[in-house]
This record gives sequence, C-alpha cells and structure tokens, in this order.
Amino acid sequence: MNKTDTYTPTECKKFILPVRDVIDLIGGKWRLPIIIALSFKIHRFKELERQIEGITPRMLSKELKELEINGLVNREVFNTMPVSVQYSLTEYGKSLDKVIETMRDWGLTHRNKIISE
Amino acid sequence: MNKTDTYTPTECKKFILPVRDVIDLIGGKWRLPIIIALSFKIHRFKELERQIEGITPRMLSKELKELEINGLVNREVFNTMPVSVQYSLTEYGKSLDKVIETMRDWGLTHRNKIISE
DNA sequence: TATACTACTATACTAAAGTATACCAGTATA
DNA sequence: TATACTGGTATACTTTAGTATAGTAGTATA
Repeated sequence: MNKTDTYTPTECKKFILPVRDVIDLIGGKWRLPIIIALSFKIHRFKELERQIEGITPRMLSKELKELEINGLVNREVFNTMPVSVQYSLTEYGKSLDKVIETMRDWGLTHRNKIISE
Repeated sequence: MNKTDTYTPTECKKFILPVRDVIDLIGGKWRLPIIIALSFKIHRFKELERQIEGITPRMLSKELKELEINGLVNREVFNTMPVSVQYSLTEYGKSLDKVIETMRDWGLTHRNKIISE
C-alpha cells in the first residue's frame, strides 16, 4: 500500500479486494491442480479426473464451471461418439502463470527457510 | 511449470506445494487485513481489533499466532500497566509485499476486465 | 466499591468447503 | 444381453473455517 494513502478500514478493504479476488480464483483445494494441468496441455473431462488424483467428478465439474465463468478456462464440446469435451486455458488464464510463478518463488524460499531452522 | 518436466500427478503436486504454502499463509478471511495493517505500522492487539472491522479477539489471536509461527509477525510484550503487546511484520513478512503487489496488479486487471464485459 | 482498561481464552455454535455414493442418457463392444 | 465408455448430476454427509458470547487476571480510575 502506498504509505501516503489515508489509512482507514475502508481504504484497507479497497486495497485488499483485488488481492482477495486472486486468492478466491486460485484458492481452494482443486483450483491450482486444474490450472496447472491445463497449463501443460488441453484435457478432456475424464483425463483431468484421472490426472488429478483424488478429485471427484462433482468437484471437477464445479470448479471447471467457476473457472469458465471467470474467463480462465475454455470449454469445447465435440460431436464424437461418445461425446468429448475439451478444456483449455484461455490466454487470460495463461496470464496467471506469472502470478503463480511469483508466489512459487516466494514459497520455495519459505520452504527452505522453514527447513533450515 | 517447465514443460520439459515429467508430467505425473506426483510432479504436479510437488510443483504446487510452494504455491499452496503462500495461499495458506495469506488466505482465509483475516490474514490479509492483518498483514496489510501491520505493513502500515506496528500495532497493539486492541489497535488491530479496532482497525480490522468485524474481527473477533478469538480470530485475531489465532491468526497472529499462526503468522508468528510462520515467521511473518513479531510479538513483543512490554511491562507497562496494563501490559501492552506490540505486533510488527518481520523483514521476512515484509518480503511478502512484492508477492501481494503482483497478485494485486493481476486482480485489478481482472476487475477491469469483468466490469468492461 | 464499581467500572474500565489490557490481552487474551473457553465453549458452543453456524456456515462454508469438500467428500462419498449412487445415478443419468446415449452408444459401442464382448 | 451385460458391461463399459463418455461427461456429467443429485443427495446426503463430514470436515473445516469462522462467529457469538461470555469470561479471565491484574491494575487503575471515579
């Protein structure tokens, strides 16, 4: 926060909102595994279900929908037999990579710090 | 993720761990408000309680403890009457600033994108 | 003597997140 | 005919996160 800003609870909340947005988008147990899997390659529903160990179809479906609504994931249905549905990261979704990378860098340092203590 | 890495569920989990660490550290309803308040200035317990609207002493105490355990926050007790306890960000805690700033930048863009649609 | 201040803690509760299990339609294969 | 594949959904449950309310010790003030 710019230290010259007025420091009221309201200003604080306003400052925090966009940060909270990111946490809400990639937080939760399954969001990161889904985003990372899709950053590697396009996946079908069942592929994701197999790739992400422990996820139930209910959670996978729920989280994919949320990510689609927020414009991070693209869903495409193909008229094959049986039907196939492809999920991919949008360009916008890919733009999260640099945020995740920044978090990861700090997190790795944190892990090393905790271990070395 | 480096696209040349082997792409197994195990590798994915390993990749995600440090990112998850950061989310766990600053996630939850009250962590960011506390960290932001302390990034602005040193606070006493009651000051934080007043500054962060809606927080209960139980949550404040719980979250401060967690942040202290993780080395982000420093706790100092002073033998005044009545006793006063000062909470401040450690240098390490301050190093989170750049991560939060990166998240905030992306989040602001996200907000503008969502609004403009 | 009663009240207020500090920095909390204890107990019991509600709300949100995630899990388990079973099931659906439509088609292909054994 | 029975089973398996696809991409899901429905219902009920457990677990975790957060809330509400009251209370603590020790001192100072009215």
